[in-house]
Amino acid sequence: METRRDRQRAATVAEIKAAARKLLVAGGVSAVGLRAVARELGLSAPALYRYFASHEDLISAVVADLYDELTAYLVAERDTSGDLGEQLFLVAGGLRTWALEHPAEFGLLFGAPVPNPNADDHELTPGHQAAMRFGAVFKDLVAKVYRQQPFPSPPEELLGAELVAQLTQKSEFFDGMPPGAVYLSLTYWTRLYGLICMEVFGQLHWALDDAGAYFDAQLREIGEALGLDCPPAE
Amino acid sequence: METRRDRQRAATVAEIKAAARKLLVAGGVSAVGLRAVARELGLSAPALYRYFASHEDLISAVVADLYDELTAYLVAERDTSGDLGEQLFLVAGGLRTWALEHPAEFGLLFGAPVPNPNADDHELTPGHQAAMRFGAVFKDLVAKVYRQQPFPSPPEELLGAELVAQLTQKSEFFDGMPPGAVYLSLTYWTRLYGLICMEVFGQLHWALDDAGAYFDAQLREIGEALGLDCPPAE
DNA sequence: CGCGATGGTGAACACCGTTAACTGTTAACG
DNA sequence: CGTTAACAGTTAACGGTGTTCACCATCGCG
Repeated sequence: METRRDRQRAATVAEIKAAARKLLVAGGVSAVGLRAVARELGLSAPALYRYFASHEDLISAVVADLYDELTAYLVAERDTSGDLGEQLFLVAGGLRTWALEHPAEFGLLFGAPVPNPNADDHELTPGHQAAMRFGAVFKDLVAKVYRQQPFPSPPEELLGAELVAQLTQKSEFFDGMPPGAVYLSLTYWTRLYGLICMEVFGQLHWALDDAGAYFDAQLREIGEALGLDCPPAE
Repeated sequence: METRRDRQRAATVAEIKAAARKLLVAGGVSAVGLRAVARELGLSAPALYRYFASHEDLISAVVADLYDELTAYLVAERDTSGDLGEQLFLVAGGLRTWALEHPAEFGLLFGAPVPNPNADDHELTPGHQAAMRFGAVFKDLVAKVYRQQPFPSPPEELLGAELVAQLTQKSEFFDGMPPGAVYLSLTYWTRLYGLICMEVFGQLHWALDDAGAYFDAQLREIGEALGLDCPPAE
């Protein structure tokens, strides 16, 4: 049952995360300190330990929240259109827009993660779960687009036997897509990620003043590879 | 002239940077603390201020060193072959190899850089200069490949008028390449960056166990877009 | 009513980057 | 050769961090 204290507690947790996010957008990741958050809502630093086990847990919680918020934004953006092909472009553009409007948050979500090479440490933190829900938006959409109109299979000699083996192994995870389609789906996500990271992390300023047009061209290229007929520029 | 003190000083600087890097590979970026570095070579923390103006300056110095080391490695790898097309693959594969062998260093160089939107703040820190020298390896090689055998121009309607305008503006910076070729050069670099970042930052583990085959396939695809005849897989 | 869980506090620990004042050593110059 | 100033290093200290501990108030339930 939900006692009154539970509601009060949930409200305080929300306040804490809101303050943390405010500090995040104001001064970047390094500005989200335990004491700073506590100061923001007139509390002492140790008080926060009643709500979060550690500083890392707090950040992990806001990471999860950010993933969910981003996911909701992308879903809303996607449902702007009913055409699945257009939805693929809407989601991609939506991710870029969100990243550019929230660079600090994007850096927190997709920047260099902890240098811990604990590969076998399958941390099921709320952040990871939220990241999975986020990724599912792309995966499901790509799968639906494929079902409606299968992608043109890339030539067999491009992928190679080993890659095909790996892709077929992951086939069931991708709604039973054939390896070529899985490859194209991965290409879509990889190129999208690289483009947005480069732009929001400022590693493209030396080459382009406004990466928007470049982004659109790349997106058209990717859509073409997926067999979508995308409208020409302008 | 080079006095004895200058040599001693240079040696100490090298020791400091070596210790910093040791800590970097051992415990990631956050482990490179001023006090930790000092402790590593039996010094007091304030002593380091005789050699570096601040903690940030120290890190910037090792960043510059890392860029130069990476550049030297790539140049050596590139000169393995005399064929320019092969060199493009060698440099790409070399960057991936270096990133996988030195993930902490790679994260320091290419992880989320400062969220400072100071576009007009052309900081000419040693790190930026070294980054330019690094980028020049790719730029020069791509330009040489283009001179030997021009890239197949992408269709005009793919790029769009605005992007073409932007690319022609940056044409002289790219050895006078036409906008289509500049676009393909950027595509080469963007996709390469995205691929390596995703793999080394562990954002590809959910989809692929060993991203090597996928990387090779992507590289062949890029090379094909550049008009190179690349050998099929296996 | 009473009692225990809950939420909050201040003090303290160990670490961090940085500065200031101080002390030897060492090179350069009259 | 002796003086002097720059250099390299120290300790002490300031403000900052995440975290733990002992303690206290308050609120809700049996």
